[in-house]
Amino acid sequence: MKTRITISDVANHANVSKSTVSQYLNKRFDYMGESTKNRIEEAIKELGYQPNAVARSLKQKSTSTIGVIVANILHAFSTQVIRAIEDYCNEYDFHIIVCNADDDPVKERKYIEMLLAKQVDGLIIFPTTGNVELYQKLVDSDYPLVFLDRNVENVDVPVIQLDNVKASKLAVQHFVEKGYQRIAIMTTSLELGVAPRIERINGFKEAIKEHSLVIRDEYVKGLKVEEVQDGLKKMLSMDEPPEAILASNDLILMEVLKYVKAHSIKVPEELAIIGIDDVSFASVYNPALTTIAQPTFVMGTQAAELLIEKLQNKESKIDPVYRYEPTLISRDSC
Amino acid sequence: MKTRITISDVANHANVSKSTVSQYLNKRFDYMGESTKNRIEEAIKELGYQPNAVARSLKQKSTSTIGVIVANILHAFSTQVIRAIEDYCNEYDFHIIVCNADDDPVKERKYIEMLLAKQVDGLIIFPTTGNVELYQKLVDSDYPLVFLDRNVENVDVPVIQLDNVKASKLAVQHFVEKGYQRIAIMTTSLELGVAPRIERINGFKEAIKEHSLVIRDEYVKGLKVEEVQDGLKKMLSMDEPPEAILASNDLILMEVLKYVKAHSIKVPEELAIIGIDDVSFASVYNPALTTIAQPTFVMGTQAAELLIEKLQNKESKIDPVYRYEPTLISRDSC
DNA sequence: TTGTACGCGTTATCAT
DNA sequence: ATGATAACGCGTACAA
Repeated sequence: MKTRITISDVANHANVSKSTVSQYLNKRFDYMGESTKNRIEEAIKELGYQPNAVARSLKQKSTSTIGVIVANILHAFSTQVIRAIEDYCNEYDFHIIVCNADDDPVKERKYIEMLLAKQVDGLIIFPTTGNVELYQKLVDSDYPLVFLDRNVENVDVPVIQLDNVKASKLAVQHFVEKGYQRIAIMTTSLELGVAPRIERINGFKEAIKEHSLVIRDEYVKGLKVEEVQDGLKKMLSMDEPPEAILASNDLILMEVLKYVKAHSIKVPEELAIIGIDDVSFASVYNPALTTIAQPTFVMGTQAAELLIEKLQNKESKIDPVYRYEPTLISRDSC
Repeated sequence: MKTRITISDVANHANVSKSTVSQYLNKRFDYMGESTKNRIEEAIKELGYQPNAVARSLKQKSTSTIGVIVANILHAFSTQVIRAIEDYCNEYDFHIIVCNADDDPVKERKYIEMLLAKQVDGLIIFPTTGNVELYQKLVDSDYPLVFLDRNVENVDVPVIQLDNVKASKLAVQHFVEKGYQRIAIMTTSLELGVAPRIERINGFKEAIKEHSLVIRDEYVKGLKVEEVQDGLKKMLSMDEPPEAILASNDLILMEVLKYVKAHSIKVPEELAIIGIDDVSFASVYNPALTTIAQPTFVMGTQAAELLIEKLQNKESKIDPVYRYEPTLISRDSC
C-alpha cells in the first residue's frame, strides 16, 4: 500500500504553501491568482490527491456523518426508513452509519458509545427503550438526537412516530365492515414496554369497544416471535376462536401466514388477516394481503431533516409531536 | 452542546501527564503504579471521558472501519450478506459503513471516493462493473479489496461468488425431473455485462442441451425490471409458451408472481416457477416457492474474513477462486 | 495574494 | 514508573 499523498505534497509540487492549497480546496478563490489556481489543479490531478477526511474532521470537530441505530433491522419498516434517511442525507452531503441493536439494550449502548467515539454529528435512534439514563445523558449535553418509531417515557427527545392507535382502529373498523365480530390481535413481546406495541393494543381495545364488541383477553396476545406458533394454536383452538386477526407487525404477519399454511386454514373465509406494515409481497400473495402501511418514506425523510436542522441550529417546522398517518390498503385477506 | 473532555483534562484531573493516560487507555500497565492507575481510572469516570476515535485514527492511520458497497440493496441477497459481514466484523472490532450504488457506476465511484477519503481500512464491493479503471487503480496501490457476488474481467481481485452455472443447472434439472420440457429463463438486464447474469444464462443453456432439449431464443430474456411485465406477456402468449420459468433473482421473481397473479395463471399447473435467491416468503407463499438458495451467511462471513486477513497481512486459507454451492429447496411451485 | 505557525486529540519515542 | 515532545494531515489566524 503506497503512502498516501498529503496536502503538503500538493503544495510542493505546485510550488505554493499548504494554506494556499487549502484555500483552493475550500473554494476560497477570492484573491487567488489564475496561474496559482491552475498549478494547484494540475498538481492535484497528477498526484491523484484525495483530502483526508479524518484529519479534516479532527480539525473541524465535525464528521458530516450521522449515526442511525435501529432496534431491529429485520423489520421491513427499518430498511425502508433507512433508505429514506440515506436519500435525504445524500442531498445534504451527510453520510450515515447504520447499526442494528437487535432489540438488545446492551448492543444499543455499545453502538451509541461507538458512534459518539467516532464523533458522529448526531444520532437517529429507534430506541430499544432500555437505556433511559444514557438517552437522558445525551439530552442533558444537548447532543443532537432524534427518535424514530418509538418514544421513551420521560425522555424529552423529538420523535417521528406512527399514529399507532389509529392504525389499530383502521384495522378493526375494516374487520367490522367486512362483518367480522370475533377479532384478535397479536403483537411481539410486551415485556420491554415498547410504546408502539402498547399503543396498538390500546387502540385495538378502544376500537373494539367503540364497535360495541367485547374484549376477550384470549384474543389479545403479546408474544416473542418464537412463541407465536404456540400462541396461535391456543388462540385458534378455543371454543370460540377469532374469525379475524390483526398482526401488529411484519414479523408477526409472517408467523400467522406460516400457521395458516401449515394448518390449511382458508384466508379470509376461516380467518381474516390484516397486517400492520406493508410487506413487499403483500400484493402478490395469495390471497393478496390487506395491510396498514406506514408513511415510511416521509418518516425517514423528516427524521433526517429534523436532525440536520438541529445540527445547524435551525428552527424546524417539523412538529415532533405530530403522529404520522397510517393508510389501510384493502386487498383480499380481509 | 458541552465541549468534549479530552485526554488532557483527564491528565490534569489525575495529576499525571497525557502520555500516562494514553498508556492506561491502551492497557500498557507494565510499569504503572497502582495508585496512578486508580487515579486515572477515577478521573475518567468522574469526567465521563470518552476517547476520540477520529484523533486516534489520524495518528494510527487506521480507522478499524471497512466500507461495503452493494450494487443494489433491494436484493434480499445483499441484505443477508451484509448482516453476515457485520456479524463477523463485530467480533473483530471492525465497523462497517454500507453504501448502496443502486446499480449506478457513477454513484459507485462517488462512494468509493468518499470511503477512501474517510480512510476506511478496506473495501468489500459488489461491483457494478462500471468502474474498471478505478478498481484497477485500487489494485495497483495494493489497497485491501474484496469483490462479492460478481467478478470483473481483467481485474485481479479476490471474489466471493456463487457457482452460477450450477445454480441454473440445478433448476433446469429439477424442471426436467418434474416433467417440464419448455423451459424459459428471465434475468435482469444484460446490458452492463454483469457476470452472474451471463453465467446463469450460460448455465441454463448448457443444461438445456445436456437434457437434449432445444434452446429457443424467445425463452431466454434479459430485461430491465420495468420491462419484465411486457416481456412475460410476449413470452407467455407465444404459440408454444414455456411451461416453466426460472427467475434469475428475487426481483424478477416478484415480477413473475405479479404477472401470474394478474393473469390468474395457475402455478405450477400452467406455469412452473423456480427462483434463484431464497426469498423470505418462499415457504409461506401459495404455492410455496421452489428456490435456489445461495449460502449468503457463509459468503458474507468469508468476504469479511478474507478482507480482514488482508488488512493484517495474514496468509488466507480462503480460496478466492472457489465457487460457492447453490442449494435447491424443493417446494410446490415446481 | 501567499506563507508561517499553531491547534485539533491522540500515540510513540525517548528521556528522566 | 512517568513526562516532554514530536508527529499525524488539515484549516485558519495573522503576518508579510
